[in-house]
Amino acid sequence: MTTYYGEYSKVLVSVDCIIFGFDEGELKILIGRRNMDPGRGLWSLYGGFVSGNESIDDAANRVLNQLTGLSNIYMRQVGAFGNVDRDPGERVISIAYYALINVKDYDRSLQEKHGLQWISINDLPQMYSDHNIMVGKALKMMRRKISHEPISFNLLPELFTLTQLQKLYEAVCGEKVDKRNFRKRIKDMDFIEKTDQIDKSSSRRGAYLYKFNKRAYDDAPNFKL
Amino acid sequence: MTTYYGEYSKVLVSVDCIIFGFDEGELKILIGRRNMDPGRGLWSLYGGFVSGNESIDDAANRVLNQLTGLSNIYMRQVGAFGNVDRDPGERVISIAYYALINVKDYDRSLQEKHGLQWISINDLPQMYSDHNIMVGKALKMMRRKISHEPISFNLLPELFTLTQLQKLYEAVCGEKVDKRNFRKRIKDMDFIEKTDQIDKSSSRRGAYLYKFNKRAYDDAPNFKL
DNA sequence: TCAAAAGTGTTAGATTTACACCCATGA
DNA sequence: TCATGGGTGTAAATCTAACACTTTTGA
Repeated sequence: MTTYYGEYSKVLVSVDCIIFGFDEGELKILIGRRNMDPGRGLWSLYGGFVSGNESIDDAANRVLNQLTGLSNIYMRQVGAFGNVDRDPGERVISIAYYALINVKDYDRSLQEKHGLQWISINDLPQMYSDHNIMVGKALKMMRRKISHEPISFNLLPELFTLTQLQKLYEAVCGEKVDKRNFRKRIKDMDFIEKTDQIDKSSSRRGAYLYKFNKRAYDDAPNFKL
Repeated sequence: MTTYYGEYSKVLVSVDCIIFGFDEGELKILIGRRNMDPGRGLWSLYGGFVSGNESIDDAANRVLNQLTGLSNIYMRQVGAFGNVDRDPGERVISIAYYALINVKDYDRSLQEKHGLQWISINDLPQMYSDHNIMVGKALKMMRRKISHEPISFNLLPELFTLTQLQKLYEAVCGEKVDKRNFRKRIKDMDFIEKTDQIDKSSSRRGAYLYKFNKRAYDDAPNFKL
């Protein structure tokens, strides 16, 4: 192999995943206890090293798939974290990604296998290395994005009630929303379609189920919640 | 040295800088012809490799300093670019940064030394590798940020007229702004202070010069342009 | 005296917010 | 029959957008 760039130093590159889920009215992330040295036993994001023949996005997808069994997970890059001493073991530059999954789709056996837990973002422990900073940045980016792009649907089942959707926004943004105003805005979004199905699981009366119509969104892709 | 992480593959990591400047009423970036193989002679961002004992932010600062002679340049990370074949020479993961500088502060001799040119963002050539994508993302991020945070001042001299500031916003966001509405909004921002100095260089009548008061901003750090 | 940029307020329309009651149902 | 969550409209306040003329001064 021709080396064009002489002897510049090479470093380990990893990806770390902030996996968001919406459960019990709270926004949570999936974290576990680190099972290698250094830092064994500390709370940590789940991650993995980028191998020589995969892109960083591929690496993130691979890690997410290992962890959840799911493919085509909605995922966005948070950024690169590269302080020299960020990892006490060895120099590692890490690229953080956040992902949104529907908790109900998530395979419980994999959760146990990896020893992971859903922890509310309001109740996060101190984590390994700079992982708290990664989560902070991911959350900030996701909050901004969820108000302008239809990504909330990745956190919900395919069919959802307006109350569920509202609770989700409240959990993500950390503030209550007026029910009537919220529904008014949803009505203006033609890409959130009312179905004729009714969910009776959370009230006696039952609530209409809605779904996201991607095609309709692509035609008129603008909103502000 | 203890190796904790076994034999995962290591890769070259570089930083690439998108240096924005405001000149002749246009938003421009500083690019040059690549002076190494592969891709010699192609238009390219200026970059450099991250060395073993510096953080990625330090690397970006070093590269920016080499290029401009300036320190403490306003700079933000755009993100990591890590397709396997993004660099035809060898696997390189690159972290893009954008920076804002005042063109007038910029040392012309360094510009010539590095063979760089200011090119309007409306008139960008095809560039090496994924550099056009980096610029696109940087621009998008910077546009969003400039409407909510006082970063425009990094592109202007310490003292500036409201017309200059307005032209800057127009150049960055790519759309005209109503002069009276613009000035009304500026008046509401207590951290943009009118001085008693007058600039006569661009009109017979002269225009008041303003300056950014960081301290006042930190007290009341909110606006939306 | 005139060209060229600086500076200045008002009003209509649109958007946002606050707010309270009836409905349907199963237990 | 009642407790629970589902569903609905209006009015005041705020914000946004459109718009045109006077001022100053050097050439």
